[in-house]
Amino acid sequence: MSPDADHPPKRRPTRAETKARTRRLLLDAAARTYARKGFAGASVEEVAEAAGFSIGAVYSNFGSKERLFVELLKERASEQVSRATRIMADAQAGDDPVPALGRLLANAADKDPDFAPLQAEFWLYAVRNPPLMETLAEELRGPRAELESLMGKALEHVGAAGSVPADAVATIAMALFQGLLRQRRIDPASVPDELLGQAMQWLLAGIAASGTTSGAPGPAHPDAPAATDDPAAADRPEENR
Amino acid sequence: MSPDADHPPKRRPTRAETKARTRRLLLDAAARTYARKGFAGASVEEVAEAAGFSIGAVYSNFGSKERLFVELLKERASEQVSRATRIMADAQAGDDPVPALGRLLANAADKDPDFAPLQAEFWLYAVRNPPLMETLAEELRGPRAELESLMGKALEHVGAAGSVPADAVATIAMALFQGLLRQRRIDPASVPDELLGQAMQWLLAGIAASGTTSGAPGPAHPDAPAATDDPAAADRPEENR
DNA sequence: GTCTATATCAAGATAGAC
DNA sequence: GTCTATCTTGATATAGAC
Repeated sequence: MSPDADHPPKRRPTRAETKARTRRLLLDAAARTYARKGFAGASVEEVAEAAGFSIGAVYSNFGSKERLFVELLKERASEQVSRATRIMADAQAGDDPVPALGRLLANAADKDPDFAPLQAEFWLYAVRNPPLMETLAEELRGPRAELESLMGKALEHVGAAGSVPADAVATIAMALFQGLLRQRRIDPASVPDELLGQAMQWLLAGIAASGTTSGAPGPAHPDAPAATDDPAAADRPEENR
Repeated sequence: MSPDADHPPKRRPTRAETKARTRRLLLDAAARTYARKGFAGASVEEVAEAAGFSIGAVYSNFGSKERLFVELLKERASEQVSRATRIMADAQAGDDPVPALGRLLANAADKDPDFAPLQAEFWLYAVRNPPLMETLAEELRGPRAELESLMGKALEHVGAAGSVPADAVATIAMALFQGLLRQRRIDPASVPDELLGQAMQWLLAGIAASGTTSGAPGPAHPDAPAATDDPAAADRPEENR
């Protein structure tokens, strides 16, 4: 609406700029606070104080406590997953993906202790509010497609492209990541850094072994659903013995 | 207090018996209510009403809201995991573990919709209360040992015993189960019933392929963890920290 | 746009009736 | 041992000052 905002932020802090800054600070504080105490367990006063503001700032920028959480979910849910996918892409690019995936797990678990609880809060909130579950699913669709194509390349790399839909491998990879992250908080010793990368290696090796029997080429299923989600992933591998 | 309670409950509802019955009803109602609305989001009045009692009954049997939740955690955390492990054992016993693991996933996801949210609540509560995290870890140690020996047998079955610690495979299996369970709630189409069983099959096949090269034993991967063929690993949980 | 003060209400917990 | 009534606190949300 106001055409004055076409200058890069240089000297004069625009009204809309300070508001955007306050908004970001509040969202960051909300992420920390909701991760630490939970959505229902944390008060908006705690969030506001964590950001260095008072209650009024929250209600000025967001309408209610729920809206604040939903805005946070929309910003963070996709951001976090895309970050994980990007690191997975780097892991794939290098010769040995194991240490890269290990760093991914270690960073998400130890360096950012609020990540996993916040993800759990998002999931619980979405489960309890069906309309927002759809929103969460949509937010995750983009990063998930990236992960899917990444897994497709990984399948090609082990010579198992087409034998198994990349969709299934992407789901497994994501489930493994989140599950190991949670388990590491309960018992860190049981989830060493390398476990995620090793599991993915074993998984891909197993797919390769199941698809092509003992190195004999010839994928029995040349159908390769590239980007569309294929619910009929019940394509069972040939018996390996 | 009264030593009259050594009779089997036949005709006279003992004072301690009715109290135990109330306790169980309250715990069941607490499980449902906390799963549906969360620990902080649900009031003790809701729990009491869901059980058919009033607030006083809760405070008579449990001291506080927190104690009620902790008692529920101690009862349910181990029960649920042991149930999953038992079904996995059945899956292992049969010729084709894929459909059995599929039923496990489908049952936990669809037939008992409160299971996954309650597990998430347990985890979040434990993460936020370090002393209870130790309790949760201890509760899970028993069922986890069973799962570990089960995975040891699975490794033997594919001829990869000793190449990889069963401990790691158990961790991966559990992470997969919980991760797929969560993902199924967000997008059911992306997690078909057979996915868990297939992932486990691929994983074991990959371990067999990586560990024993065409039947020759010996770990060939330098980045593999210390390959300890310790069959007593199931009986002996690792020392913490 | 942000803060202070406050209205309103719900929830945890307790005391005494039955 | 369980219920009813109540105390007390803390939290959401709002209204007006600066």
